Amino acid sequence: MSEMAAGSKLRPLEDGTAEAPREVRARDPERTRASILAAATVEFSARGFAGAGIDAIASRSGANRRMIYHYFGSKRGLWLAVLEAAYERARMSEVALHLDELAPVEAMRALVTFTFDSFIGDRTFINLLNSENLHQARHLKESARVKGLHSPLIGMLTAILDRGVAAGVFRAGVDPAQLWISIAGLSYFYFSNQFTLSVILDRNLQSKAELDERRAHVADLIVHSLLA
Amino acid sequence: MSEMAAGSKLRPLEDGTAEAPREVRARDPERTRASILAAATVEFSARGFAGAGIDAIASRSGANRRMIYHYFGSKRGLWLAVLEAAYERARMSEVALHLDELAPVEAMRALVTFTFDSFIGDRTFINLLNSENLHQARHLKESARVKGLHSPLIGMLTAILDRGVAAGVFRAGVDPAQLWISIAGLSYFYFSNQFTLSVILDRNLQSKAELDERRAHVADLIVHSLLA
Amino acid sequence: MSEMAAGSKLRPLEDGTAEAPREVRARDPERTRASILAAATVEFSARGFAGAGIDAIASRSGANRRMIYHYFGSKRGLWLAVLEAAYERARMSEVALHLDELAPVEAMRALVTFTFDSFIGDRTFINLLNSENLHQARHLKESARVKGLHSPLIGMLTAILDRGVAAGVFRAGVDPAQLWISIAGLSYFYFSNQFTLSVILDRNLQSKAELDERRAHVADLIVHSLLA
Amino acid sequence: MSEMAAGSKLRPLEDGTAEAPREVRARDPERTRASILAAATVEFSARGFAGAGIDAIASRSGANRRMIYHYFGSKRGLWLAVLEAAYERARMSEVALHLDELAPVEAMRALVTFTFDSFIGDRTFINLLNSENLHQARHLKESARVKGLHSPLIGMLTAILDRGVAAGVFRAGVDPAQLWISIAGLSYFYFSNQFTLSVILDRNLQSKAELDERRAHVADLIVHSLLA
DNA sequence: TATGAATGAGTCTTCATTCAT
DNA sequence: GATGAATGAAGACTCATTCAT
Repeated sequence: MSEMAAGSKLRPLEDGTAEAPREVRARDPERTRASILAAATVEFSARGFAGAGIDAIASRSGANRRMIYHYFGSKRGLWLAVLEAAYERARMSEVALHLDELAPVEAMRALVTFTFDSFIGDRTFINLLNSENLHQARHLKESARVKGLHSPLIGMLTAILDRGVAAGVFRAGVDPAQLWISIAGLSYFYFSNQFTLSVILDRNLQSKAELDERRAHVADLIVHSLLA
Repeated sequence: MSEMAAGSKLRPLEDGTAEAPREVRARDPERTRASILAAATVEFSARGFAGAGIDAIASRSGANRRMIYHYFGSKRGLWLAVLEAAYERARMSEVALHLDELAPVEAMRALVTFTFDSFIGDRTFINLLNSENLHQARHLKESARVKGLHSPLIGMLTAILDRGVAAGVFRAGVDPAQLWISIAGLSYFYFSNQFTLSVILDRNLQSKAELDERRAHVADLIVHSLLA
Repeated sequence: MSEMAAGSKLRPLEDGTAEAPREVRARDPERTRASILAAATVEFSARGFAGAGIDAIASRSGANRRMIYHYFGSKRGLWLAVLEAAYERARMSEVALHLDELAPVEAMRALVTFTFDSFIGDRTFINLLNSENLHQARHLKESARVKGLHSPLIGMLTAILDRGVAAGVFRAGVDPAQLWISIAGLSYFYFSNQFTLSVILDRNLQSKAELDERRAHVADLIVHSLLA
Repeated sequence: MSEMAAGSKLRPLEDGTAEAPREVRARDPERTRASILAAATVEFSARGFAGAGIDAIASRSGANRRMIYHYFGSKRGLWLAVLEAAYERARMSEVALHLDELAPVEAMRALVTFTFDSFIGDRTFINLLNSENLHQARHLKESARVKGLHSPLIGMLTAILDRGVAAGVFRAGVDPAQLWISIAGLSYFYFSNQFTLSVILDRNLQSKAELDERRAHVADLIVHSLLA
């Protein structure tokens, strides 16, 4: 009730001081767009597509509600833009990974560890993906930017597997795409479902000790599963 | 988990039992409650917590909108009831699994396969869990019925691992709880994210061929990772 | 207070000013806000806070229901705005009273009479105050606009009493604030409770004759009570 | 008025006697009715007619919601019963007042003081009256029990005035009914509006000191106004 | 580019009341 | 006498979106 301010004054009534009478909020399209996108990422991630509100996004971004429609056309358009940006961030961090100089087993371990650690501390991508899958990828399907943009990790996995098989340390016949899904899933599920799992298992899966244990378990599991 | 499809039909109406003619709107609390729960399971699963509407649930269930509040108190109360029921169905199907008579490797393969297959054809549990994790298990935390109700599969895994180690076919030192998370995650992620993955990988992950390939990959991966 | 009757008519269509033809639904925030406030004053006064409905207010004002939330944030925000406006109208009519040139006794009689007459014909202020007191002034307490805004009549009373005591016609030692409460209460109770009193006493307290009798009684009572 | 103590006990669960194991809630029509009435008095007084809810009253009284309709027919019927009971309690405490043996001035002072004190500590009657007046005494008008049941204080006032005039201490020509309204109003307004007045005057009108001051002021005012 | 005003359908929830037992 | 089940209308409030400036 404290913020009631019963219409005492809605409009700030920015009383026209002499110097900058008109430019209350600078006109910077690039920045406006980016701030909306950032705010939308937070809101969509935290509340899902249906749970997030245009108003909340607008006020979080500091921009006018109408600007969202100006730049993104609709709530769904904004959602798609958020999703695409999230994919691009993820892919961008993946391509920065260099494993060529490591031996196959160490390279594999590094890749698994990198994947695991990428989920720590930020549920944004997980939440967006889960929401989009709830909607059966309806939006993503229509994205020219993302369609078929599979992870660079698959290429890396192919190389590592080849080198491992050639060196006689890895068994042959493992499909890199399946393996990628497995590596991702081993970490993804742990983080995606960490809250319900923590209740069910009566453990705090976010603690440092649990994270360390899980990371080691996942890396061990993958490596052992590949040994010749 | 697979046989969830409860409430897919509005008012079963199949009651033509001999005894009672049944008036148009029977006074049958048990049935009313169940039909609401079934309808809510469908709606919540299909649209998430925020996306599902009380009105849609009411009209799908054939019950009055007010009855939802009569029986479940609130949307959140209804959500929790749906979630608890889903857990109970899942656990119930798991305890029906008997692996004692299989050799360790076959038992492990059967358990993995069972888990994988439990997700086929029904996304209900996955969607509910993802939604609940979006809300950080806020509701589940307060459920006396589910708290600490971990999967019976963990106990089975412990037994299988022990037998395998004793028989010299499995390596020692694998934590059953971690292994359970891994087995679940290997399948869960595939199904949970199948729509976005299908777009990204440009494959139809729901096809029979893909399912067969994935099932085999997951079982192989787990078994290989455990071999001594 | 007496001229409150604002908003008794839906949409004051009297604007036939020459300049603008005025579209069907003009975009005129000032006017929209004012029409909502007027409609709310009528509804709140007639039915109390709980009894009044947002829908009724909206349709009486001719504005969209959503506009109420746009301008006033909530039902309580609207209530507070209505209350504040009522206080301001009351205070404004009081300050227009000039008693300096009258002898103490006549001035006192005029002040009492003015107070009494201010309640005739419009229960708005009484009903709002009673409702707000039912809620223990919960809203008013947080009004910066009204807090401590006591009646200008108290100042006038102080002056009249002083003059009267100096002239030897009034006894000393009468507290102006207490006296103000008394003068207000003598009239307020009569009007506030006129319906139940009319039933109990089996008289029509709204009739001209009764009003005249009461006005005289109150003025006499106050004046006699102050005589030296 | 002060000893109303309506609804002081919620749900009298004291029955744990051995004999009647089945009759969880004993069938005691008298008691059920009384507990509903008490609960309704509290709720109606605290929230007004529109603000009070049948459910809240039912659960406060410990009785079934349906019982309210059984005993009182409707919400309005219940309201009227509450109102009538309040009037009867008030009148009953008034008739207990004996002033015949006091000198006119002391008797008058006692009557005023009694009236003032009757409002301390319990707003029930005030709130009910204000609500009923908001509805223009719509219910009371149809009460055979209350119609024309004016206060016994009026008769007492007549006697005191007569004795005072005869003794030469009171002026003649004061109408007892008007005087009664004045005496009531002087106290009623102070208590009825104590919350808004406290805000406006920036004083705590409920404090002991303020009450004492007001009581004295009111008694003085009445007595002075009557002196010959 | 940017913004507040405006909207109608929608949200969850509670209302007073009646029915069947 | 007493109770839980059931109801349709209404409650306050929010939704994504478009209009006018």
